[in-house]
Amino acid sequence: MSRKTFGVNMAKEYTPVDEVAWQQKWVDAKIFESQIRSNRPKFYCLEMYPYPSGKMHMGHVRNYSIGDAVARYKRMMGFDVLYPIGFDSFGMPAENAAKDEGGHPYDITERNMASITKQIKRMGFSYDWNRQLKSHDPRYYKWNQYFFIKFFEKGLAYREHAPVNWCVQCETVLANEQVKAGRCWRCNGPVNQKEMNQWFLDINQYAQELVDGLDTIAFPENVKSLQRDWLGRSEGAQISFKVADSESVIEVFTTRPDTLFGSTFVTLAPEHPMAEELVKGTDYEEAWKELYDEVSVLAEFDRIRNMKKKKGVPSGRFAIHPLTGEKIPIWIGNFVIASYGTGAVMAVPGHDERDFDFAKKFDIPIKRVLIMKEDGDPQAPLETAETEYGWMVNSPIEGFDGLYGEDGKRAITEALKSKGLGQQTINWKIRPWLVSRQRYWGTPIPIIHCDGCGVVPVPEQDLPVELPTDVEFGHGNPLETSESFLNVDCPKCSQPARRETDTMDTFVDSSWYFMRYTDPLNDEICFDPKIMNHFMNVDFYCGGIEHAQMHLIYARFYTKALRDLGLHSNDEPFNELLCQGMVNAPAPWCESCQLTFSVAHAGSPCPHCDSPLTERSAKMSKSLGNTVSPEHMVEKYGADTVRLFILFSANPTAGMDWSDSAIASNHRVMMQMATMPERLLEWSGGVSSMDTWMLARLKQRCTEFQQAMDHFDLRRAVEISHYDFIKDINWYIRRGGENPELGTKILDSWTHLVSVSTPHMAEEWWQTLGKEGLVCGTEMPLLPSITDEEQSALDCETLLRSVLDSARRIKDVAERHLDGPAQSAIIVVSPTWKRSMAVDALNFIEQGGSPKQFASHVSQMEIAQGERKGEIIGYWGKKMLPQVFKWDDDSRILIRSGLDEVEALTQRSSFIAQELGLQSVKVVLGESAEDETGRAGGSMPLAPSIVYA
RNA sequence: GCCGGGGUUCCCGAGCGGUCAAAGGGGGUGGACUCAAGAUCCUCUGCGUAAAGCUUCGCAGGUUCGAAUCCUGCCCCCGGCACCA
Repeated sequence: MSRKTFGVNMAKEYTPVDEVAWQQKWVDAKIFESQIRSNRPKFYCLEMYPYPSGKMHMGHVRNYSIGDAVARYKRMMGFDVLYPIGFDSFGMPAENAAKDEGGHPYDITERNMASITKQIKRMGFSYDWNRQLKSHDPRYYKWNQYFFIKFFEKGLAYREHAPVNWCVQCETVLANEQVKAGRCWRCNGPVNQKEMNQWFLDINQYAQELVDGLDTIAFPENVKSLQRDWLGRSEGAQISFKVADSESVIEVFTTRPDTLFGSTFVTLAPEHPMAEELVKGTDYEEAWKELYDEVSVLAEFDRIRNMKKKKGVPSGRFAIHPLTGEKIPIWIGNFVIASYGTGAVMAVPGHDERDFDFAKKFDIPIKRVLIMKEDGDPQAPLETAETEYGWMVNSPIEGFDGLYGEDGKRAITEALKSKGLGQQTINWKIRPWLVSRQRYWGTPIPIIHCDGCGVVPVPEQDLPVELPTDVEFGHGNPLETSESFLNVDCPKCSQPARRETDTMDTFVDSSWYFMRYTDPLNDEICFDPKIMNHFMNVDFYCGGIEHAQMHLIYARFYTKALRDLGLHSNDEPFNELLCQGMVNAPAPWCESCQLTFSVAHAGSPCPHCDSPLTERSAKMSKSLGNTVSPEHMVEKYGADTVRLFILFSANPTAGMDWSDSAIASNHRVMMQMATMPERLLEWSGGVSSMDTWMLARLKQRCTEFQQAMDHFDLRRAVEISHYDFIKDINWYIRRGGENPELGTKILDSWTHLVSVSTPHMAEEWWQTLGKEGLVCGTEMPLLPSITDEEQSALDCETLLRSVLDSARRIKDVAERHLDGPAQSAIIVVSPTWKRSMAVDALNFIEQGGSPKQFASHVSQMEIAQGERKGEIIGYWGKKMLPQVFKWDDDSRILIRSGLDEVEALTQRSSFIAQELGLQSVKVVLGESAEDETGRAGGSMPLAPSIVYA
């Protein structure tokens, strides 16, 4: 009999060309347009909307392939899916292009959007394109301005003259989050400190809620950790040190009030306003000025690096210790950061490393006020700062010695509180969000500066404040060059006034776009709260880890802030976040230098050390030149193949290695898959006993698929739909199944599973099946659960396959012991006493019995009463005991079921003979009259011995 | 230094108390088919043996009848934060 498995002589090439036609049919049928239907659960699937560069890259393709599979799955399961797309279309690249090459950012952006849109559409993602939004559309940014005015009225938005981060190359200020290692996150250029009038959003008002909210949402641990770090909550005390002979008070923040008695000096940041005040006109002024000048010109990054070298100047003044009344010197030190806490610290050299270094250098007394062991010596000198929690000692005031850690902190804080010189407080690392940018291509800040009235918000009815077109791109803020924009009458007093020329950080745009998607065409209001509340929160949000702290904090903040404006009632925007892994590709790599090089070096020796280069996977990037163009891949293999490859080659969150051979092999799978409907529809056999098995398998696979998808385990889902299914069908055919009715049934369900990752091919299938409409617009009918009969069919085949497996494994070895090829085999099923021992043991242990105790049970067994006692007990301990725990649930059920292994295998013996290339296969019960092999000893329930002859 | 995430067989990666010598893929190997190549299908891919046994999931211990999986300590890698008071 010939094997009629699939894959031989493929009748049909899988052609990517048809994909575009199917995409058009989807559009015509409007099946991806979101609806709100009664009695349907909603599902909001979202990807981070892209910046419209001209080209789609693999990162986009991966991101959207993941999101699209989820959206399609949920749609197929009967959800009202909202799956929108748009463009984060404000931002500097377009403005820089305008500056460098001429043209207008608007035209450049629109052109890029058109081109990337085409490429995205070619992938066949199931977006509701009607909802497309773009940040640079006045209909959208009008609402940025609306919110800004509301925030301004509430005091959440404010203007302040403050030192800010200035990027020299981008000619604009940056938020703290946008400064990475002292450099601009976008251009990597140097960042300086500059004093300017700038707009801020007071995100700190929401800091606590932002921390607490993290416990309520399914974000990956690393993202939560990143956000907690960035928010930087730290509990401690604010303590007031009065300045001797002065009315001034220095406020310090500390997390260690328990060390207060060890404070032997106070240190101010050089920029601390009191520093100048204290030294003014004294001998110390010059030294302070020097330190100030040195420190303040440095970018924060360089400054922190220089902090290792402790520098300081005395102020010549003294502070009063709040509890002891002692006079302690006030110093000015380079290691204190003006912007953190209060910009001043109480220095405790005995129990803080920095203070210790400083005190050593300037010969300031070091006091021990904690001991690290309860019985430690309170007089022991301090060789280094002992910074751990300890027991308080040497307190000049009664009632503190002996207190440990938190108790000490509490006691000191209480004491301070009663004197009105301190209180418990929480300090945050996050600082108000600096939102103004001195650039053109962003949302104009809707503010008018009037000489008489001051800062006046643009009245609501005048919104949007649109970007003018009569601007020049050169140096500085282009908006400053538009007279028509600049000159405006004050809305309050009607006198000539001047418009604010700063625009908003583009992260403002991305902070609420997902809300706008729910009601994107509304011009009356930012979104109808009813619709918005229906679709929000986002159920599944997929994007890159690089947005873990900026976008994802700002968006959470905006959601809460807009909620408090009464615009909706959601606390958190995103229920579940998935950060997809990087797309990597091979790049030249030098093992000895540990360096990756551009593909230009492939085949050449290492430019540094001359040793030969090997290859290593590295993130696809322009600079390495190891990018792969999605466009070319789609052209060559079709969108379905690219999607299949991307989903199958790694879990969504794992890094993924691009491989030319792997995508080629996925394409082969697609070609094979393409032939499936014809092949199954060609079946012409009748009903067979294998039909029950196949049907059961179909049900099983559908269930597994759903479980995988529900956990966003897309790799596993694709594996089931595109790999495991073929194996199952091959097995069915191999076992003689060829029932056309069943073939149709399989295809009915299978097409749905296939449509999740390779939707175009699924439509081809659907058509071949002669079905109405489009599979992508059809819900998947759920199959009934597996019946007992079906379960037993599954079990018998499982037994068969496991017997075949072990028979194959042994065969070669056996034949070495025989004189030639094996002619026949005897399958020796385990004797009945083994099965009853197994059943008893399973029952015993499942009722909570310990395996050790079961041994006495074994010795009670009938078979163990005679001379075989030792053998039986030994068998239990050595063989059965470990095996009892190895059987999975299905096997346990099977063992208890009374399945007759002899019968099941006898029925299948001719198939076994055929598979093993034997003339005959006989099945006998071990230790029975038929068993002449004497080889039943090694047998186990479900694992018979096989004796070749 | 602190906070997160990791270290699995030739490679990539799943597993996270017994179904584990450990999924899946890649690579390698042998075979079927073919005039041939490609494609496809099947076998093998820790040592070992007529099924045993042994060794293996970063290292060293521990808990357990049983550990890749749980606990303790250590080493290393990645990401973030960082004289943050």
